[in-house]
Amino acid sequence: MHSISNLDAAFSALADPTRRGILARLAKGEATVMELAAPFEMSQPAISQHLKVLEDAGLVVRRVDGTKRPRRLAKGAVEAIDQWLAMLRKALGKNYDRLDEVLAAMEEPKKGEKR
Amino acid sequence: MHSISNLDAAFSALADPTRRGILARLAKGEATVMELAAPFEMSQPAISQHLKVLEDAGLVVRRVDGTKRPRRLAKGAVEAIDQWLAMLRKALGKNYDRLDEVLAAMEEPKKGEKR
DNA sequence: CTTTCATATAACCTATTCCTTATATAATGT
DNA sequence: ACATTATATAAGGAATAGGTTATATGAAAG
Repeated sequence: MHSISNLDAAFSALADPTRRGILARLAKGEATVMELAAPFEMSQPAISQHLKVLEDAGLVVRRVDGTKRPRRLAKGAVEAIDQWLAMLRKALGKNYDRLDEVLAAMEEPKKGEKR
Repeated sequence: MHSISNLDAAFSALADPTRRGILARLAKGEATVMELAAPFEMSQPAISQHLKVLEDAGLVVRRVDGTKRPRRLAKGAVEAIDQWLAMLRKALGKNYDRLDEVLAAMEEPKKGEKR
């Protein structure tokens, strides 16, 4: 009913744990629909529908490879979300220097995954 | 793997433009329900319900002041959101670094699939 | 061509969301 | 005590979300 900004679509897409799981998988690299569906106890159409939500939100893009349609992450929507959250972060204070530490802690080296 | 956390509630709370408007107002400082309701063409109960969603998501806290219940921002949920988004941001950076490799791999003949 | 594989779309069902109006509660003012 | 102010809760309804199974599409393999 309201479609004011793509923030609606982006946040709403991220609100579902299956879709966050899909994004987490895509964070490790491109994947086909079947590959994305595998970890979930849910039908293939359900995953296709989740992917449509993620694409409409601008979080994921599609590529054509024969009969496959591999997906990968898109950055547009994440940037919009970051911008909006920056406003909240600013209001909440400067304790967000700690975010750098969080990011550093996530830097688990994956052996040969460089570049 | 991944757990169902308050991320569901937090992202879902942020998906609504009225609730983001409320948060934007609270970013400027504490406010009562009536003050928060004023900018919206919507009943007071509707705002109270939106505030409940924001509180359940841990984005907002309540204080008692006589008959008033002023709200202010809470930082817990924003931190959780930031941590999750950091994972995506990191992956996006990585994927862009590897974009040339991905593009090159697309041209390659079939050679046995991953997984 | 026919079959198979990968994915998308249709039709449908149920639960949840987001609003409404009406009413309840609780503190304050007179 | 009574009315007013500030907010919360209840009940209900239309729209949307998120799953299902069945079927359609389109490329690849036989």
